Amino acid sequence: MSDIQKPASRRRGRPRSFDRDEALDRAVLVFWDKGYEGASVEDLRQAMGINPPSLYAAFGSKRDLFIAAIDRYATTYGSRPFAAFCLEPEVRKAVANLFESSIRCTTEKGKPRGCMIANVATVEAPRDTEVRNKLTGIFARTDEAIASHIREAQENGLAPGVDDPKTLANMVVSVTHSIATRARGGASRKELFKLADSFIEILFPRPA
Amino acid sequence: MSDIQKPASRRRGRPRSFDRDEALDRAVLVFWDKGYEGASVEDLRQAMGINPPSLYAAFGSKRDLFIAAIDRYATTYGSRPFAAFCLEPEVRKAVANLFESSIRCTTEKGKPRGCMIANVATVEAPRDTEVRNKLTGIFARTDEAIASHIREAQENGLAPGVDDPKTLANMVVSVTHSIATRARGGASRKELFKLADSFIEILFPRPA
DNA sequence: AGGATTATGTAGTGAGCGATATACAAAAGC
DNA sequence: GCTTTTGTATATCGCTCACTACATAATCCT
Repeated sequence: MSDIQKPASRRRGRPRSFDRDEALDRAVLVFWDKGYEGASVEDLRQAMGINPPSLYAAFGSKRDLFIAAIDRYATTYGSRPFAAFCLEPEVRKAVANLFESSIRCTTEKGKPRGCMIANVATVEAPRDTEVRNKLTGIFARTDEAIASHIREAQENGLAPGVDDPKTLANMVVSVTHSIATRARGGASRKELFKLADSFIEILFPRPA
Repeated sequence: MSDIQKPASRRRGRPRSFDRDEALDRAVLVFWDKGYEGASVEDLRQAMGINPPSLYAAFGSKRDLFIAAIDRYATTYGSRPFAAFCLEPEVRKAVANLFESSIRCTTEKGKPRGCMIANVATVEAPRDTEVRNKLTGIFARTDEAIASHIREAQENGLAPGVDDPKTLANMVVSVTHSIATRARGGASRKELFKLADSFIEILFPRPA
């Protein structure tokens, strides 16, 4: 129930004056910056450039808008690091790309720091079943996507000491959680790259 | 300005009817559970068992109370994993203890899930300089404490060939960030132990 | 004892919250 | 052109927010 929309065909009546996804993108930035409770409907409405009735007609409620924003974030900003990962066939390079993209995404100038999912949505998870289920799903899917890509590339060399792609994927995703946490806390890109490099070296040691 | 207190000597006037640290402990649980913005002063005062004027006289404001709660959490729940770490001289076992304690602390029954610092305070960091500075300090001190313990152990020959203690400490703390994030998101203890074990094996491979 | 000082409980304060009622505007169907 | 349908704008709604004024109670100091 995160959207209120008519069937595919042309609707009668006055057409909507704003683009739904564009407004949602603005809402993402507000939630990402201020958190769920910290973002007021007035903040959201102003950023989205619409009035309360339009907001409620299009998204239902503040909470429903938040749920929609989580999905939107997942398919935009959140998917970037995993795209960077999947484009590179060699595992070590792919993971390096994933970390680099994570660092850039969580410390981008003009954008809120950290990750809207790992930092913001996670705080609300214990008190909202739908948020929690959404997070579980997102985490599981990214874990699985990474694991399967690793599985494909296995002949290129797995991490030594790691026999199971799923296990390696879990560790890789874990590093991104720390990147998000540290970035939100104020860590510099330099610190984060150093951390990421350390993990790369541990997970995929260069043949000495 | 996180406390409003008289000098050490006995104070005049009507004595306080509640224990400050005890009330602070109750406030910690509320912030930990609901987040900063999600916790109302009404929630807090009810959990603390006092009335608003007493709360404001003792802690100044909701924000000041939150700052005090961060410190309180750091010296109570937050210090447990690092105590477990420092009590064990052998590095691999010490890190295993740290992870285990982290997992227990972030998934304890009857307590909020996750870590009040890594999950909750971190969300507020970008918008509150004092919170951010406090986090930076806490992260730096725990990193350093772990690094120095590793350094000690290295001299006693209790650590395998790890290059730089500071780097290793950073990675170890990073794993706890992911534990907190996943715990808050709903991960089970079993999943978390599996993750922790994977990292132990990678960071301290058993002599094959 | 009596004044000074500090804490407490009652009962609020204005401001802002999330959400809506209502009236008007703009499109489609007939 | 008229009706129907839907979106927008204004002006709120009742409620909760963080916070406090005030009178009373309990202690210290002289």
